[in-house]
Formats: sequence, structure tokens, C-alpha cells
Amino acid sequence: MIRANLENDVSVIGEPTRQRRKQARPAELTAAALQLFVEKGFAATRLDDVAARAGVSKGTLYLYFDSKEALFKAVIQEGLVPMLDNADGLVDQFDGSSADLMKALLKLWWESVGATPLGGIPKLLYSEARNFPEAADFYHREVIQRGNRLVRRALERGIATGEFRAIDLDAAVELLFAPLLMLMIWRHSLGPCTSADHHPCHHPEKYLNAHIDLVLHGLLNAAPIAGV
Amino acid sequence: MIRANLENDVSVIGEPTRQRRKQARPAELTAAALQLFVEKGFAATRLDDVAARAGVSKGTLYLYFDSKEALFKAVIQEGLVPMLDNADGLVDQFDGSSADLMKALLKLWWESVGATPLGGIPKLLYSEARNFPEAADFYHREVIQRGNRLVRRALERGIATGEFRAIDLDAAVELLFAPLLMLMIWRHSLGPCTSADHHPCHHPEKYLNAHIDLVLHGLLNAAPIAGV
DNA sequence: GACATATTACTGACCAGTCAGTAATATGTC
DNA sequence: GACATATTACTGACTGGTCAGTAATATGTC
Repeated sequence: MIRANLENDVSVIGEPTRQRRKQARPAELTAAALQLFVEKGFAATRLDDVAARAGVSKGTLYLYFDSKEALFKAVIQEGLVPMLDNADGLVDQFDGSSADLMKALLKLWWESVGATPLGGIPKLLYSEARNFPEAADFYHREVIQRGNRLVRRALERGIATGEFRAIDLDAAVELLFAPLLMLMIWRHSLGPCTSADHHPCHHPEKYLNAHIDLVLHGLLNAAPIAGV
Repeated sequence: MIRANLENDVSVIGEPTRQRRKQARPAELTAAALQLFVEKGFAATRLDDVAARAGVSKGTLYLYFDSKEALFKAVIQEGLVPMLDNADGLVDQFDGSSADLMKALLKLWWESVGATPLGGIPKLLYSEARNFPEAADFYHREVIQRGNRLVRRALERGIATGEFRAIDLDAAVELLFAPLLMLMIWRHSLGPCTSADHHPCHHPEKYLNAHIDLVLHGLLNAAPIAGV
């Protein structure tokens, strides 16, 4: 609690006095808003609470965002798009088996999105899509469709090398994403409510490994028919 | 205003006058509430609108439910539980291959839940779980865990007969449910927003068939190792 | 002191919940 | 059956609290 810094910003004892930090505010506010929107939903979140969590007052929030809705749009638009840039690179330069590529993508996603507060964005967007069709449309184009194309390329690579069966690409992409999305949703909805049992939410890495193994091998015990 | 009917209830032209239909009201109110809660979320839904959609006034709503929250709980509690009773029967009495049992369960679910307004319940619950931990807990016990046990039994049947590999049951259950849940969520969030493209939402049957085929066979082209 | 950044105090629209009153039906009484 | 009286189902105007957004004021920085 004792903060003995000399040159700036923070009072020596107790709460910091008002600070001027124009650069940092917007990101702090969107981060606070993300957490509260994900937890309570848009309508049930009070801007007083968002501001308090970011360490400012509500008036300050309005210096950086025109309205509650503008804050919401900022949360959606600045959240996941940067992460997709990283992932695009990975697929381009990867040189290992396609199964390993899938695993590498999974790991990257988990570390940079799934396990972070950004993992709440899908829940938030699915919850609010019909109240904010514009934001939903943006997310669909810039996040979902880009993510789909990414995984699709990884699958096509595996089919081209003969590692994967010539499956229905659309269905496979959906099937690969669905458990990841549900894991994120769970972690931000029922996860924090239910008592600590053996749910995936509590051993995500184990769950994800089991998931990818299962998708790769399938359920059936008979050898799959090659070709189709 | 002219009411020429003799024995009952409904005017000949135009709007029906106020009717007394004590039996039907609660179900009509929860049905209306379900639709609006799923579309807008709990907090953004006005009880005036719920009442109007059910064809009554807000005062009437309060004759049947103590509060907005009580209405929400009724929606969650009366929604999916009856459907699980049907499904339990199916697994007990089925006599065909286990792959066919999985397909039969899928069909039953789609016709009685997925394609109906009840399909909105998961989205609603995931959205609101952290605002209503009690309802979330009920849903977890009485819907999710029951559903999981059901599919688990079907999988165990397949493993016992040698039709399925001895996979990790927990992971397999999650993997089977995830795409169904995401389909329901999509249909009640982004589905109504995005323009009519080739998304699963617009060909659910095709999507579900591709999904189950993929889960059964897996992605890999190599024959799976029997035993583990 | 001039400007930018931040806070506090305020306003007004909105909406869950209430309740006095009304319409529809049920139960008498002849 | 006709008419009066009691009961039940329903209505919609009203109220009190909440909260997004704003105006007035204060503080930090050059």
C-alpha cells in the first residue's frame, strides 16, 4: 500500500488523486466494459460501474465514448480482430503435419483468446446480436468468416497432403469451432455458477486435447472408407 | 364495439373484448416471455411487451407471476424438462445399431426442441446465468446433466457392442452436444441478423447430418488403432 | 492563465410493480 | 327463466426508484 514514487501521478497514501492519462483511458474503459458486459449483459451493466472499475468517474467515460452503445461497439471491434492477424501468419509458415498444425492453432487460440478476458466476447456477441445488428454484422464478417477461412485453409492443406479424408469442409469447420465456442461460453456463464465438479471448464487443456483427438479419429471402430 | 355474439367471448368483427381464460394464461405468458427474453435479453425486455404479446395487460401478468424474475424462472423451469422424459424412453427401448440410435436422438431433439421456440432456451440461460445463479443451477442439474447422462448411455451401449471405440466418454458427450448448442444459439442470435448466405443455420438438416457423419468417422484417413 | 482532463451534481425518460376500479362470470332467490 | 348479489379475472393510470446522458465545477499541465 505504501507507494513512495517521487515523480508522478499517485498520492503517497491511499487512493491516487485524479490523474491525466489520455492515452491509456480508452483501453482501460473497454477492458472494464468487456468484463461487465460479459458478466451482466449490456442492458444490466451500469456505466457508473464500468467507470469505477476503470478507476474513473462516469463523466470521464463520456470524454472518450459518445454513448453506451458506442462503448459496446468499441468492445466488439477492438477485441478479436488483432488476434486473427497472428493466426493467419501461423498457417502460412507452418511446416509440420496438418494434425500438428491444428494443434498449434488450438494452442495459439487458447493462450491468446480462450483463456483471457477476450474469451468472453463470443458470449457477449451472441447474447446481444439481435439488439445490435450492425455490430453483429461486423463481427460476422471480420471475426467469424475470417476464422472460418483460416481453419478451412488448414483443413485443405491436410486434404491436399492426404492426411485428412476429403470431408465436407463447411461441416468440418463448424464441428471444429463449436466445442471451442462452447468452452468459452461455459467459462463465462455456467462455469462461475456451478460448484467445482469435473466439468471441462475446470480442466480446459485436457478437454481440448480429448476434443481434437476425437475429431481426428472419429467414434467408429471400423476403418473408414478411403475416398469418400 | 358492436357485440352481436350470443354465447361467448369473441366479438364478430375486430378485436376480441377482454376474456377470462384463467387456465390458458400462464402458458401464454411464459411463451411470450420466452420469445422476448431470447430476442432482447432479460433486462431489455419490458413486461408491457410480454403482456401485450400474450394479449393481456401488465396487471394480469402480475396475477400469475410475482415478479419479472419469477416469470424468468418459470420460463426456464417449464421449458425443457418435459422433453427429456421423452428422450429417456427412446434410449431404453431402441433396438437398432448405436449409430442409428444417435441419429434417432438427434432427430427427436431437432423436432421437439431445436426447431421450436424452446431452442432459444440455451441462449437465454447462457446469457443470464450469472444474473440468476439459482436458475442456472436448476438448469445445470435438471437439463444439462440429465441430457449428458442420456447421451452417455447411448455411447456406452455402442462401446459395449463394439460399434464405437472406447473413447473418453466425457469428451465425447461434450463434442456431440457442442454443435447442437451452437446451432440453437446461432438461430437465435446471428442467424436473424446475417443476410441469407450458406450458413448452417439455413440448412440445419444438412448441417446436422454432416456433423454426425464426421463425429462417427473422424477426420483422419488412416485406420484408427483398435483398442485405444 | 489558458487549455485539457477529470469530477460532481443534476435532469428526465423509462419501467417494474401497485391498486382502485371495471367487466365477466358464478351463485343465489323467487 | 329473470333478476339481484357476490366473486373472480382483468385493466390501465400512477408511483418511486434507477440510470444514461449533461451541465457546472474543479484540478492538473504547460
